[in-house]
Amino acid sequence: MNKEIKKSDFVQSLEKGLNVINAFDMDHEQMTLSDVAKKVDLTRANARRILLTLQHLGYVTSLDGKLFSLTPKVLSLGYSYLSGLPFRELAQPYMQELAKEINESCSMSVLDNSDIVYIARVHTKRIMTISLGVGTRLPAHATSMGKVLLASMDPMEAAKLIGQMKFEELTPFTLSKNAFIQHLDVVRKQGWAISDQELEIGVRSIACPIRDKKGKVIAAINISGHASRVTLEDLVKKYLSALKDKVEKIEHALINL
Amino acid sequence: MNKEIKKSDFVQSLEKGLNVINAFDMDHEQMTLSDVAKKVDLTRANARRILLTLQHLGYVTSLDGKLFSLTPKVLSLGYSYLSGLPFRELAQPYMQELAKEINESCSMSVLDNSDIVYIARVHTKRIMTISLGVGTRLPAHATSMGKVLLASMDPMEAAKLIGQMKFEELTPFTLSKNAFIQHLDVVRKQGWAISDQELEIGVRSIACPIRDKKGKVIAAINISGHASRVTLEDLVKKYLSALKDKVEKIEHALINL
DNA sequence: TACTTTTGTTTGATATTAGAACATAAAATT
DNA sequence: AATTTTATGTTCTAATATCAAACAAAAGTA
Repeated sequence: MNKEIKKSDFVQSLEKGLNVINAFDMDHEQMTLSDVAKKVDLTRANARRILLTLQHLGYVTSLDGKLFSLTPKVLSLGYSYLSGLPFRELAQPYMQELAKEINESCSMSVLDNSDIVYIARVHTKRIMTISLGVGTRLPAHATSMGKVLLASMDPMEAAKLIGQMKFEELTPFTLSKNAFIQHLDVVRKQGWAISDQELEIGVRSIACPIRDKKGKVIAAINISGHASRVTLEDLVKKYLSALKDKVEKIEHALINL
Repeated sequence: MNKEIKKSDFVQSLEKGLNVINAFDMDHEQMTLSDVAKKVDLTRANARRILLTLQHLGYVTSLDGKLFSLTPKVLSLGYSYLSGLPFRELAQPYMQELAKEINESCSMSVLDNSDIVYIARVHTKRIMTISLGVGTRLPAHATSMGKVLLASMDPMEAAKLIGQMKFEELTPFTLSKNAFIQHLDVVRKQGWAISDQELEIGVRSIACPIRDKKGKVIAAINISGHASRVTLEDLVKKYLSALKDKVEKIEHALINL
């Protein structure tokens, strides 16, 4: 099914370079040339040339010539994309209000193949172990936002995408592919979706789509909280109306844009 | 002054590919192959190969095969960097409190050469002058955060960096290089800095550094507002203490990390 | 210290990629 | 509809990039 690409139309050095950038993460903030070579599966010679190139371009820095790390300049890459989403900035204040009112986290995401990708996030809790920040990817099939985003797609396209998805069973509550497909009809009708510990035990969330002035769904927004504080009933009886209210305000603000 | 790099240690296809990603921005959300070639100064053949490569890797998409645009996957690149800054997520709730309390914007940034780069931002106003989002770069010499960040550097290194900087006169209030250098001593002593319409007429801000447990400055945080609402006196008499209070809390939270 | 292992650098043969020129297709203009 | 203009796709040789392997330099270890 994957579109074939002619070998001569593929720039492998670019792929390798991007892989090197992605190789840096929380647990690999600093790496030597050899670390990178191992992690990205390159020869050391190749890893070296790529790192020197990235360093020369200012995406990577090295204090001592041994340990390399990314510079803030890599943000310019990711944020080339975000700057194309003006509604994101616009929605942020409303998301803050919402998070504050209900004292739970509020997030916005878009779909990228079988994952949702966070494009904005507001959390109120200080405890917050580690970061589901902007750019984080989660499997669409187990999240409330994934459900509303898939439900809003052209049914044919959605079916195709779902066909390729893996439906990993992340918790005992994660839906099977068949259950998911059936459930999607409900989501389409009601206009919102819930994930009840389908992604992770202890996490519940409810999501709505956000539409542009033409009615096209451009993102999803959700409220999520810990099951110990948030019952299923809370989600539907208390949070849904708050969420809908903010969505309405965001969509209204979107008209004058 | 620029470090020389041997030609054989530079991967030009990687540079070109990164330039292509950066070519997409708010005013160029969608581009044809030829648009890209023109903007990045590539041959069409080359632009084509790079776009097909990026598409194959999922960083770029094209609905019709003509117009290309970035996908959320490019966020993974920037996210590689942000995930290496755990203090960022940790500080966000405090920044939200601060922005809420004083009803003005609050931002966090780090230095990248002669620019500051936003790594977190909270704004309360809905009116939105539009997006100084994460990843935005501003010239360090005209910003309060740039001042505290430069003031916290090793003086030799700072001097070297300042020597290379251009000190563009963005408003009549922008400091000259000499005035800036002198002013930096004051900033070093007092531990905070102001920018009074030095970046843009009508914008005032005050900034403090944030230090890790070893006392090393890892970022700057500021409050900024419009001159019509925020006087210079407000900044020092009202906002400085609020800012310091949050910085203290953030630094305290940083200890248990 | 000397020995071993790991890491970084260089080199020359092979494979990939770029650019120029040309071919085709689509859009715009008449 | 025909013509012109512009954009896109293809091909082929020159220029680049890769690999493997040898070499050099550090960093560990005994």
